[in-house]
Formats: sequence, structure tokens, C-alpha cells
Amino acid sequence: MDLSERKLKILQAIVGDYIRSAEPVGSRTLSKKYDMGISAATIRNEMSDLEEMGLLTHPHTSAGRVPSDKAYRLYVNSLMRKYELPEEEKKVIEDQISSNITELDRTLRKASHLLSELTKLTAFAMTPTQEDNRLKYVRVLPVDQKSVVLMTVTESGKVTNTVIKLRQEYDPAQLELLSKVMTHNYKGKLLTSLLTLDIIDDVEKDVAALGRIAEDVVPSFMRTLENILNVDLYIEGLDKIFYIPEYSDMNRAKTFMEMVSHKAELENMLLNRDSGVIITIGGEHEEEQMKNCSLITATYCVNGQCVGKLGVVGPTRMKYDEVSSVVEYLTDNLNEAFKMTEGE
Amino acid sequence: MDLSERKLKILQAIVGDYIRSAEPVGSRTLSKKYDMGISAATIRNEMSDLEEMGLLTHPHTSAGRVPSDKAYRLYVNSLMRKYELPEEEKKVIEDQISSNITELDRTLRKASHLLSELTKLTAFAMTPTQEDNRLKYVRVLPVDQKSVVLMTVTESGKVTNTVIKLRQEYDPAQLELLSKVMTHNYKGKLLTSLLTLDIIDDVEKDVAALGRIAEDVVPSFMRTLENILNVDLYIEGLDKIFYIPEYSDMNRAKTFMEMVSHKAELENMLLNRDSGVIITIGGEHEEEQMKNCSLITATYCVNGQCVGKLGVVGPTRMKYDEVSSVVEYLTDNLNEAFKMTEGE
DNA sequence: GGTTAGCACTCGACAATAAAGAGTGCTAAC
DNA sequence: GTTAGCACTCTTTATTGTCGAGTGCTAACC
Repeated sequence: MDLSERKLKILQAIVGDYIRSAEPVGSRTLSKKYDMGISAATIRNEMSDLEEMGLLTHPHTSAGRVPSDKAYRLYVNSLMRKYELPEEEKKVIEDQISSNITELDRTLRKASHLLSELTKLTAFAMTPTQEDNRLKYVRVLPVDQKSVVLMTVTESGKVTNTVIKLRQEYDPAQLELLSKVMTHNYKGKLLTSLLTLDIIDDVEKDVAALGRIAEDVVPSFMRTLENILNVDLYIEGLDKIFYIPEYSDMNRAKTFMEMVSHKAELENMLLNRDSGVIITIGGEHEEEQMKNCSLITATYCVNGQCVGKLGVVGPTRMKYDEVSSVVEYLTDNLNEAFKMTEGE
Repeated sequence: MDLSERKLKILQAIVGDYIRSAEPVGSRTLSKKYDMGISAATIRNEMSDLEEMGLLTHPHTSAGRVPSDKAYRLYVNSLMRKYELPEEEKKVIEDQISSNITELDRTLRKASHLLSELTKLTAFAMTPTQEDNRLKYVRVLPVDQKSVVLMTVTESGKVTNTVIKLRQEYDPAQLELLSKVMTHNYKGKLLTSLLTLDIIDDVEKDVAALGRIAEDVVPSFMRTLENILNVDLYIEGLDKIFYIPEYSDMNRAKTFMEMVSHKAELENMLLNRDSGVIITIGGEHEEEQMKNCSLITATYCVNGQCVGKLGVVGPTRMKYDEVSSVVEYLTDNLNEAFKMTEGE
């Protein structure tokens, strides 16, 4: 696609103006607002060409031009200048994110909230996937006579603790033994693969000395595995859509809301995305309901493993430069915060 | 307020009809639909009386009548019959709630989701307050050479575990000592009161042998306390408002959404409510933004302590009988599920 | 005296109509 | 290649008129 300097300039002006105003932009407005030394009529001709190339659309005969998804793509790829976040915003992000690094969940919730506030769009953050994660070791520690704590540690460094009430008293040596047996059997195995095993049977068959302790502990272990593998999705700023002209139509607002509220589907969609800051514009989406939305996501890493997603959804008309910068900066901060952490 | 049998009957019919249809109900409709042996004209006279008593309103001269908050209150207190949940719904609630009792957070999230689905309204659930909770004991347990797990147990039975990476290796005896010192010092103290203490200083001054371990552990302890005291609010079914005629006006929808999105304020409001199933109707609320909403909340108990709230918000026109039954049944199930649990 | 029928009146909802405004597309002149 | 001018298109907004539902009042009825 070869575009003259002038066409690019006009396109850029249209995209920029439309992103700001949400109104179709006409030739006259353009020639008045941006002093580019050519008349409205000339601009009309150029616009006509751009429309033929599929970069602009016409809501109806007598309306101004609106950028197509293709135009946004061109804008994002070549025309858009890098947007530098104002220092205050950087500071807010740093303050909010770096503060409590030990709490992944809470930090992610905070991150999505922040993302929504700064972009004025609906934002979300997903807890890390643990699909590729393997068991490092299991330990069962004493708490009191009839309670123990089950500690599960994965290779990626996620540590989970669960308190288990036993139906009988136990001998500390038994716990020691149980820890060893389980660790020995399952160390290095994928968490997902462990879910399908019949672990109680396994363990009891192995070591008769454990008695019935395994029966109390193993179900909790299985539940812990399930929980670790479970992904949560935090969504913030749903109310923001009321400020966006695109959703002043009740039906579109409803559709958007429903789409975002279907967490399971949204989750799936996010899981399928590549790493890095990714911008997907309207029709580029596979999913029918997303065809008039744009999505900007990024992947954050915990202990060097890139496993979680976060991002922003909005209408195709969005401030791609600002939003992607916020997403990027926030992700960088998260990565920094989660770099040295072990456990949640 | 003395009302004739007939007036009550008419009022009940109006409230019932309006709750179902969301349309002002006229005398003619009423006399046709409900065969109560009197003519529309008579009903008009009665309606006029009821309006004078402040039980009905008139959106405009030629519209039907609409119940006032006062009428809803009367309806809820005296006219409303107990609504028996259909067996399927009971079963759904039981299945969903009883399944994973060990996970308070997840269960509450599920509960609010369920509440929203069954009532078709926006629902929420709050994690338990721990304001009156006292520390039972603290234990620091070994994990590996440089990591320990800090276990905090409260009198209400809430157990929290945090993994802490130390900057140095430690002697198991030190952990034992630290546990004892901290437990001895702070056992039985309100969690809230502990937050204001200078615990590092306290502990180090007490026992020199601990060295710098306290410096690593105590901040995590403080953070754990903060987290325990923190209340989370899960909100579900925001999209439901799009199906409610009251919110087909964009502005009201927006206002509602903003109100519900202000978690901190909502939290405060909920904390101020009494126990049991409480219905507050429109103008009965203190808060300006709630004056055209009704709120049905209940309190659930963990280990016998009533500490958490959950409920439903919607327009004053809501199916009070059904909704309050769902809230009640769900709460009963939660109470049952949380009765025997220790820890989350 | 309570109840009912009848009728004038009110008001919102909806559709049809008209006018205004913005923008295009084409043509002819520069 | 660029520009001005003009007819044409289509949306937006305001206006009007009509319809229907519902009230409130009065007078008759049982």
C-alpha cells in the first residue's frame, strides 16, 4: 500500500481528530482546523481516494469520514508517535505497584483498577496460569495436635499453604514421611497431570505406616492443586463505558457489558493471545462480539515466567498511543515487582 | 394507619401488578384483571384515598397509580406472603455452596454470583470483618534454609500463612523462640490494636538472641494483620441492570453503576447495617444516591460469629418476596457451610 | 350512603412533517 | 493539479396532530 505524503498527513489528521471527537470528520473542518495549505475540495478528492483504498468509511452520504479498522492499524503501526506518560502518572503507577509485592492477587486487582482509571476504559488483569508449572515439593507441617499445614511449592516458586484438620492425632514422623513420599512421587510432574491421578491409593499403597492420614491430607492436596491451576480474572471500570459516546446506545452498552461479564469466554480469549503489548483492532478479532472493540493486552512475568495477562477493552476509537503506553508502563512495573518474589 | 379490607386488597393488587409490569396501573386495568366485584370508578375513589394517605403516587395526571416507598414498606411488612423457593433453586444453592467450604473467598464469590443469577439483580458479598477478632497465636515454621512460613491464627479460627524469604540463614531454635515471644506478647490482643504497635522494637528489645530475624518477619506479620483486617467486596451481575426498565434511562443506569462501583462507600454502608435479613426501601436510606434503590442484605456467620454481609441492590420496584427468600436461603446455606470450618 | 355509569379533560407516546445544517460529489474554471 | 460553486443527500431537531389510557367529577341508581 503506497500512500503519498499528503494522503498520510490527511489520514493522520482524520484519525487523530476522530479519536478525540468521536464525530465523523468533514473536509471543511479538516482544512480549517489543520492548516495544511490545501482547500477542502482537494481534501475531498484525497479522502475519496483513501476511501477507495478501504481506509475510510462513510456512515452515510452526507456525513464526514470515519477511519476503518485498516486505518487504525496503519495508524498504530506507522503513524502513531510514542506517547510519553506524564510524570505524575508514572509516579502513581510506581507507588501503587511497588508497594505490596508479596500479594500477587491484591496487586493485580490494584493494577487493573489503576489501568482503568488512567485509560478511562474497562480494564482487567488475570492471575497467572500455572499450566506449565511443575511440582517442586510438598511438605506437611505440624500446627497443633489435630491440625497440619500443607505446603505446596512449585518450580516457578509459587507457595501455597492450606490448613487441614485431621480426624485423628498424628505422629510428627508420619508427616515427615508423608512429605517425603509425596515429594518423591510427584516432584517435577506437571500440576495438570497430577489432577488425574488417584493419589490416595498411590500413597497408601506405597507406605502402610501412614495409616489414614493420607485420607485427610490428599483431598486437600487435590483441592490445592485445583486452586493453583484456577485462573481469576479481575475486571474494573465497567462504569467507564457510560462516558464513551460509542456506548450511548443502550444496546451496544448492554452487548459490551454482557461480553465482558462472561468471564470464562473472556479468559479463554486472553489466554490465546501472544506475549508483549498486543493491539487488536475491531474486525481483526476472531470473535464476533469483539468486532467493534479494540483490545490492548500485555503479558506480565512472575519469576521470569511470562504467565499472566492484563489489558484494556474499548471501542475501536481509542487513544492507542496513550493506552498502550499505560499498559506497557504498568506491565514493566509489575514485572519488576514480581521479579524477585517467591510465593504470593 | 387504618385501612379497610378492600383498600388493602386494592393496594396489594397495585403493588403486585406494578412489581411485575413496571407500568403504572390504572383503575380500569385493575377491575378487569382482578375480579374483585367492584367497578373501576369505585376503585378510583379508593385509589384517591390511598393517594391521600401517601401510599400511591401519580407520575402525571393521566397516568395510573404507582406505589410509594411507604406502600412497599406496608407490602413487605404485612401484605407480602412468604415465598417458597422452587426445589431446583434450592438444590442449585445447596450444590454450589456446600461444595467447597474450605475456601471462604471463592465461596463468597460464588454466592454473590448465584444471588445475582437467581434474583436477576446486582448482588454482592463481603468478606468477614475481623475488627473484633483477637490473635490466638503466631508460629514461625521452617521451609528451607532461608525461607520460613509465618502462620497467624486468630481466636475466631482464621488461619493465615505467609512465606517469608529471610536475608540470612537462621537457627530453628530462633524460630521457636520468636513464635513464643510474639505469641506471649500479643495473644488475646485485638488485631486492630496490634497495628499501631512498634512490634519490631518490642520484640528485639525483649530478646536479643533473635538477632535480625525479627526485622524480616515482623513487617510480614504487620502486612498479614492488615490483610486479615481488610474487607473485600465482590460485586456480580452489574449487567443485570440493562434488563430492568427503571434503568433504561441512560443517566439512571450510569448513576447506579457509579454508586455500586464506589466500593469503599458501598462497603461502609453495608457495615452499618443490622444483622438478619434487612430490607431497606428507597427513601428509607440515609444516602442520597440510594433513595431510589432498595437493598436487601443479610449477615452470615463464620464459626458462630456474624461478621459478613451479602445482598442485593435494585430498584424500589423489586420482587421483595422472592428476593428476600433467596437471600435468606443462601445465607442459611452459607452459615451451615461455615459453621464447622476453621481457617479459610 | 355507597356504588356505578358517563363524560370532559389531561397528558404522554408516537408518527408524520418540516426546516436546518453538515458534508459530499460533480463540474467548470483557474 | 487545484479550487470554487452548487445541487443533492441524509441526519438532526423541532413542531404538530392524533391516539389512547387514565383520571376526576357529576348525576343517577340501588
